[in-house]
Amino acid sequence: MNRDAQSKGPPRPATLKDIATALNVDVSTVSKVLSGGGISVRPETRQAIMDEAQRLNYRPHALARNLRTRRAGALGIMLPNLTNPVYASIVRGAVRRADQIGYVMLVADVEDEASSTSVYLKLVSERRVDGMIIAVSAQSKEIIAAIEDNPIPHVFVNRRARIGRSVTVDDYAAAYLAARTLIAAGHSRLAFIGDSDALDTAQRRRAGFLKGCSEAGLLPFLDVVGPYSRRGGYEATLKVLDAPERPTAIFASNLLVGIGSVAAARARKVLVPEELSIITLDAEDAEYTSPPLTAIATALDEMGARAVDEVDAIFHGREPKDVVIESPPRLIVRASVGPPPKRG
Amino acid sequence: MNRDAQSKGPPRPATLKDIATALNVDVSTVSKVLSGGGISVRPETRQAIMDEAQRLNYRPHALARNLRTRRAGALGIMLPNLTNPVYASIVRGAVRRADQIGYVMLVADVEDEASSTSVYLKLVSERRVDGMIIAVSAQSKEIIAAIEDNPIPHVFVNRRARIGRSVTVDDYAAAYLAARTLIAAGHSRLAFIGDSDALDTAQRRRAGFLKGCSEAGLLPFLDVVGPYSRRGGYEATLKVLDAPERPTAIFASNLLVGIGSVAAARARKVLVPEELSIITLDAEDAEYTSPPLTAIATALDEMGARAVDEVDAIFHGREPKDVVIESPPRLIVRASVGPPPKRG
DNA sequence: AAGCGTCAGTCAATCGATTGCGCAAATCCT
DNA sequence: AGGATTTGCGCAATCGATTGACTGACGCTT
Repeated sequence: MNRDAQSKGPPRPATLKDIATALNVDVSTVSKVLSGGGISVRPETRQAIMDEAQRLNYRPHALARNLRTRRAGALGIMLPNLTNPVYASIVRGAVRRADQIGYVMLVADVEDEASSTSVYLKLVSERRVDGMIIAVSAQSKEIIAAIEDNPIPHVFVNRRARIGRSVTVDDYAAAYLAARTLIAAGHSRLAFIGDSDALDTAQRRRAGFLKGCSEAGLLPFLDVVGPYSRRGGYEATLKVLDAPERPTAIFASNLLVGIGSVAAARARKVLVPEELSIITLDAEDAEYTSPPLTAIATALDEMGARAVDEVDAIFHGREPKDVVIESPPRLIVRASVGPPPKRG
Repeated sequence: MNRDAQSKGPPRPATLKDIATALNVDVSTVSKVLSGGGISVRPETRQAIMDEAQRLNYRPHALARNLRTRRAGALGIMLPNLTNPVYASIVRGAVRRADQIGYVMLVADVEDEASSTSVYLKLVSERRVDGMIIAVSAQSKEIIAAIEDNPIPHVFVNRRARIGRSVTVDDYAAAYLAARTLIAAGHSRLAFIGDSDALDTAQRRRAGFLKGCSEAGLLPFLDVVGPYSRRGGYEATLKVLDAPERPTAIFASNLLVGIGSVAAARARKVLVPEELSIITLDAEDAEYTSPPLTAIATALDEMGARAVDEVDAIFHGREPKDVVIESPPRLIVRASVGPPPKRG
């Protein structure tokens, strides 16, 4: 329908030149008209160009344009595991915002730190992207060196790093709210399930929770480290349940940990919330656990979206800054928090 | 460290020309040496070029190369929702395989059919990708037209479509196995929770389950349609529980549905598996429900990976074909299936 | 010594667009 | 009317690489 009738070969996509020769004008004229660049042309020439472009179904060749303009029109995002719902949400937010503001998004799910480095180099030093969003930890010397050697607009998301800026949610406030919620329900023997302090999110959550506790004069509590995974939460919860003076409430400081936590309670036939209250972070998945988890929701998708905005801003020369997502953590009351059991 | 000492400007990435002028050879020579192309050069010239490339930390500019070679070195994948673990697994498999065989992956999470079309057009007609993996349904005339108008190597994944080839797992066999499992446990009043027949996966699962039932002479059973979501599974399960002659076992023909299903049973205080058995599809998440779900695992990540292989094969001129992942569905026994309750 | 083949590279076109500069014709100003 | 300015558009370089055709020097053959 939109092909030249005479062309025999496979329908080659139209180029500026096709339009130009068809109309006996210069390709530069066509280019200037089509990309809205400041040029004065007679209305009829302009119209003819627009019409022909339409007729040939012209689309600019992104690579050619990008080569010339030194703008890839693409961003990259690196993360450790797409099947982790936390990352899935972040990526989703990022991908959608990228689309909205005219970028395409290159996603790399990287196994380990070594492949992080090679992926970073591949995307950046081959100049496929205008900026990077990094959701893997930047601990290794290698990756830091790679970033410093190949500078490009970049932010860390859900992580703070010694190098470069970051976009995070207010983990401290979220954890603080979790503590307040448990305390308000009457609990005083609390357990915190976190991750290693190598994860800065874990640090901030721990600090926020501690703050909430200490404000209520509840300094001593159980602090268990299970990695942020379902299994980690499961096993950490077993430890909590086996503790002398068993805590009556748990803050599972990550969604997966929360899911592991309920599973462990159930496996031990500990009733939630009758015998044990559990509060966790994040949401959606948490609505369909048994029982549904009371949680502190943070705006993960917004975090992804803001990361894109920040990288774009840096690309356009604005000063990099650390951003903490404004929308405050909010409590979503479901069924996993109740008053502590009578005797203790 | 790897920069020219004399250059004052910002460290501009090295180009072929930099190497060529430094060594007083032609850029074409450098290109041929570096990309291994057939050319004869003296060993010392070759070595000098390699050394200089190393010293300047030369990396080919992907866009320039791609422009010339008419190969984008990128694939695209379109899907409806990254936070759905089924898609997350598929995408993860695809992204990793793409990386292995030298592509980068452009991910688009598309809200609706209209944006599917625009995303497809953006990626394909601007020639950013060599091939597309499509995990959204191709029902709408619009998207079909877009695909036919802008042909490019593509496969549908986890979906069959009237247009183009597909990569799927053996949903029929998986569902059949689910039926056999429930029947082997002693159940005879079975419920199937599926989705609309507009989803071809739902069709095949329904057919496979039916086959398993009818082989055991169990024709009549309950067939409920909840969309493939946690909520869909939850509500469909409530309907099943309210049915006269309540079924003793449910096949939740999608992971999210399974998760919704256990949640609904718990909400109604129906014990799983004592009063109701549940079997579902897919895995990982299912391990930490309460109780853990017995499931039929299908190789979602492998499906994503194979989709990449297929697109790559088509791109290299091999004949497109439909592929069904070979690794057979396997039963993962956990805790949600038991014998039917005594009276009924 | 003329002819031929090989070696080691070079030349130049090309991929598809963008963009600063230049220039003839048209229009404006006084 | 004649110079100044504006209008409308073309020229050519450029982004960074790839690739087929070509060439000058050298060695070998007969």
